[in-house]
Amino acid sequence: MLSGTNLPRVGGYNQAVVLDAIRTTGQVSRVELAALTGLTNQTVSNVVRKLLDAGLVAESGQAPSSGGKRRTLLSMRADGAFAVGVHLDPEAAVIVVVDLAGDVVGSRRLRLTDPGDPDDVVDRVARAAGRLVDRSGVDRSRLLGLGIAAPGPLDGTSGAVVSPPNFPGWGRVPLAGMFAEATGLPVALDNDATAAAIGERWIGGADRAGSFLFIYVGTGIGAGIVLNNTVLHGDSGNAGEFGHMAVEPGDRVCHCGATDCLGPYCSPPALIDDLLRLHGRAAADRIGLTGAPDSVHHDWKALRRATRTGDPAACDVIRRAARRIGEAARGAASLLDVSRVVLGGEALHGIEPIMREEIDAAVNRTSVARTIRAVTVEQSVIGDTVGAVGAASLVLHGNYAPGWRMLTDVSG
Amino acid sequence: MLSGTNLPRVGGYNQAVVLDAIRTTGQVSRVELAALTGLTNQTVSNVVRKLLDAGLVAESGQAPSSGGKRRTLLSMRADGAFAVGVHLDPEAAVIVVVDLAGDVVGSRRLRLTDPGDPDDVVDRVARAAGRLVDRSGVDRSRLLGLGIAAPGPLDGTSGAVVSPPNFPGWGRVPLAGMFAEATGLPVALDNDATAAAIGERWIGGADRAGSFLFIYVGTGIGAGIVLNNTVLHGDSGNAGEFGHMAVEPGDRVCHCGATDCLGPYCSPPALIDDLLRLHGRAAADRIGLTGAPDSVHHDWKALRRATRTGDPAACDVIRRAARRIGEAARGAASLLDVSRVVLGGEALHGIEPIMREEIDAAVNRTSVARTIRAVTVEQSVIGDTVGAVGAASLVLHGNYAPGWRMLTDVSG
DNA sequence: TGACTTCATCCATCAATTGGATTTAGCTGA
DNA sequence: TCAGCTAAATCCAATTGATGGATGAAGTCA
Repeated sequence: MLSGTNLPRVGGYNQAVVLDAIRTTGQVSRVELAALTGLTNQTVSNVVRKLLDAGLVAESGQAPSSGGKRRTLLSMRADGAFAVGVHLDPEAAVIVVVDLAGDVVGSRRLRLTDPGDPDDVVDRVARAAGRLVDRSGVDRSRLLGLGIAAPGPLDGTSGAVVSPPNFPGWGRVPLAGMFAEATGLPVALDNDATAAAIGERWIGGADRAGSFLFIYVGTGIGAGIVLNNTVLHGDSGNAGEFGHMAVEPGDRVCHCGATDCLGPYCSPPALIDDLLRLHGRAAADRIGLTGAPDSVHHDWKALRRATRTGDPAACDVIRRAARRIGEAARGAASLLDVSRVVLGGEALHGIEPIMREEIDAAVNRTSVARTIRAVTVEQSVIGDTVGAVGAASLVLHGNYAPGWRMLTDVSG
Repeated sequence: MLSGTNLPRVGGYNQAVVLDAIRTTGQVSRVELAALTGLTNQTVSNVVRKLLDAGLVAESGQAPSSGGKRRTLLSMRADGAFAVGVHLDPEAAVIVVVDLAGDVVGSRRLRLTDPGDPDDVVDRVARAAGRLVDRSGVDRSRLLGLGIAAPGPLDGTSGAVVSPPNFPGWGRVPLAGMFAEATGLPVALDNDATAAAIGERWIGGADRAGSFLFIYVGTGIGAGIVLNNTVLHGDSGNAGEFGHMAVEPGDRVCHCGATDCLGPYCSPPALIDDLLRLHGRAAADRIGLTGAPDSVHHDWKALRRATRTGDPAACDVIRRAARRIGEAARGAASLLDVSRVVLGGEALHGIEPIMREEIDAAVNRTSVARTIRAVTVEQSVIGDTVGAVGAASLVLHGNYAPGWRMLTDVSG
């Protein structure tokens, strides 16, 4: 059931609205804020004073006069708040410290030699995060919390991941609680694609306002959905699962038994296998693939490198996968009616042009796209660390993003 | 940019929250409302008084005492407000008058002998709607407006439909404005599937609270998306387009050039054609299909009737289509992470069991569905007139549904 | 009949926005 | 150079809406 609201929440909401407007525009005056938010000048003045007192924004200059008193420009104070972000991946954990402006003020990569034991992983990551915070010299009282981006399904209600792919031996692991205990910080948990989408929304300014579909290419493929500046979590916290979108069936079988799920056709092992089957050993040798089961990570990198340099066999394999992703993206974009698709993830390296081309062609084919509004396909404004930065943004977003949530449920 | 809010809107919002709670529960006391909405008893008391004064709710009995004073039960006053709903279809327009409780207090069906001229259609429908309102004896001062459910793409910003399918000669028709002028009422316009979903949300009570995906089977196939009690409109007002979801490709070509769009594989003409191709003339004769291009409506009815009586050829054709719809639904449900799928639309008659079976199997196959939460597949609680009732609900929803919209943008 | 419960409301208070008046600061032209 | 103008930002009183505690209303139970 929907909750009612009260005045303190309204105040918090309007503060968040103003903060959001300052963030997305970069620099604005109070009058402009009033126009943007629909609030009166007086209210904006009050709200801004609170934000100044809280150290979240600063007066950062003056605009040239337009006939009267010059406007004093306001901008985000980068050191107003910080958050730690952790992107957990089977191969390594990427840890970042991000300031309110979205800039990374500290980062490190922690190789997970033995990812089989959740307790050990949490312990090591938590300690590394603590050291990173110290080293970055951030004011601990301004550290809002820690965000985690984890692959695969999670149980949103309890803050647990459930059998994440490529984490052998991990069953149901209450990651959020474990990190909260290990660090003493408030913790937010989301899947990597959703976290990346929030990061994009948080950092991307006006270019990422409104609604978009984020397609995340990492260990697997996933999507993050932002609608009307609000992220979609879904009933169980698993919104954006992209791997079960239907595509042209082939001979790859999903865990779920279907032969038409997107996931199995664009996983790294599948693409390496494709290359061997379609283009033979010679092409694989030329590219530098071993084809051994334990060198998937290496081979996947080599395949992408070869794609970047234009190797025809590599490009062919990537393009086949990109086409299937395009089919899925077409369905998703037309279902959600978004006019923007954003691509990101660390595994996008080398394959962006082909991905972008195929997805662009697919999503712009529908009648709505052609007659009512086109769909733009862009790359992440954050880049490689979008997972970790997104994880940190979970915390910032949770604290300062205006939304429904602020009005109805403070706990969320 | 997001708008701020102010106190009157907060008041309206809390009123809507309380009204929504009364509506979804059917009958509740003030204390229960306080618990449900998180508001204080005092506030609920105040809000309820306003709703009583406005004639939107009524005291409708008393609950047995639980040790103290008996609670006075509140329920929606059905005659508190009314809305007209029009479902525009190439074959006929269905017009209904709906009260605040969602009951149909008047309805009629208007055959569109010559749907080629938008002006004529609007004129005839508007006059018929006026007569229906008079005949239903509703207090005109309590008539909130007129909702239109139209097929196909629309331009949400201007309230126009754009080349709706099967309306020959209709280009870009500003339906909303035309109906507003013809009736003098506030007008809401949405596509049929979205309208049906809102109707379901409005009328379905607790069973349709939260989030769900509505699959609408009418002239074409479409979806309506309700997330956190709020309908998704999308950037251009076309959210829920289901016809371009990717499915197993065959030899049917979509307008967009693809052979893997769902739409062409489950349109009535395609299914009739399927039956002829796969099961031959004999089966068609048995079922009563003519196969002539101008008797699609008749043939489609016959095919569904035959399916209901268990004709194997008919069932086979329907099942093939249902499987493809299931593929698309699986992707949509896992992308949105909804735990409920609702089926409706006037063309569902006769084919519900097969549709439900196939869709249920498909959406419950994914890992999230199996390990975290199952997906229930249900039929519309409204039934055949879900399009028209949904159209009327657009108006009721727009006036009384609590949401984001009430807090940020009064115009929307 | 009296003690206890629960429902519902009254009253003073608090928090937040609003509208109008006022102050601050810069521009412009005689 | 100074008065007149314009625009930005703030001050102040009023209004609206939720809150917490106290009070009244209606029933139950021993």
